[in-house]
Amino acid sequence: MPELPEVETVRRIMEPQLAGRTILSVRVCQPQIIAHPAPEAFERALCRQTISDVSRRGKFLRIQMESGDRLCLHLRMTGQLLVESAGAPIEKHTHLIAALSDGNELRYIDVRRFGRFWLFAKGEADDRTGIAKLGPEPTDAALTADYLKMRGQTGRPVKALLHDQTVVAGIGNIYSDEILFAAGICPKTLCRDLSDQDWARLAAKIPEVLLWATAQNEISPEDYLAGRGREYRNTPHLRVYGLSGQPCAVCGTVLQKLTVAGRSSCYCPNCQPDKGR
DNA sequence: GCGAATGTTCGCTT
DNA sequence: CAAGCGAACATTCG
Repeated sequence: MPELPEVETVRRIMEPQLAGRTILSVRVCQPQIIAHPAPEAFERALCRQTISDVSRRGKFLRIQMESGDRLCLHLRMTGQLLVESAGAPIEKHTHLIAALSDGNELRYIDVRRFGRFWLFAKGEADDRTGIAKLGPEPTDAALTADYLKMRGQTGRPVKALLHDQTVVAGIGNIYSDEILFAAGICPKTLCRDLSDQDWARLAAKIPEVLLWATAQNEISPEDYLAGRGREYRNTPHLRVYGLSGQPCAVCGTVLQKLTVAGRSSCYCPNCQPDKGR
């Protein structure tokens, strides 16, 4: 369930439950989720490692080891991370189990198996996750109107620009619709048709919408576990995503659905007029 | 049974 | 060569 706000929520839940713990053993039940190194080497290398902290970059999570090794993962569409008692029943689609020194287990569950794990040894260059190619974080001062305008010098729709992880890290299909609604820009508008004012609103709304969503998604470790690391996205605060056919919360116009850059989009034709020709 | 679902990558075309 | 589009990945749900 993961765009930046959701991945950040997972990070906040995981960090205090993982930091300081030592990994006793690792069992990979579904080899295809391990992208690097080979699953057997991956299992072996993680054993007896102590976790120092958990960080996020874009939609990636990074679990840093005291040794200098680092575990990177991406939840893709349906990945879920849970820490629970070693005795808890093992859910269907559990693909990785790591036993921790405090008696709990870190478990990875992923119905569609799109998620991936990478383990890098201390000093090993990461040229395979894509983290190195990520654009600035939405809250980074480098994310200015001028920067966005410069990256928008191609013929693509503005929604595709927001989806490009090398332009800005962490935005997906839900929050691109939400950001465009907040900025009053139709998703299919081509970048070349945006005014300087449009770029300025976009640059302002990107951090605003994502920070607000992250705050809305705040959840206790107990509720996170009760929702199986799945039902924590606070959907009632969404204003357009998944709401086509419903009235716009601002003006009452019926929200429309369309396909942009191969993804479904929802927008308000009145609040987000199409400026293209 | 069909279509769509929060993401990314690959291959083909323009 | 760069950009962009559709398909593919695998499963569930409405």
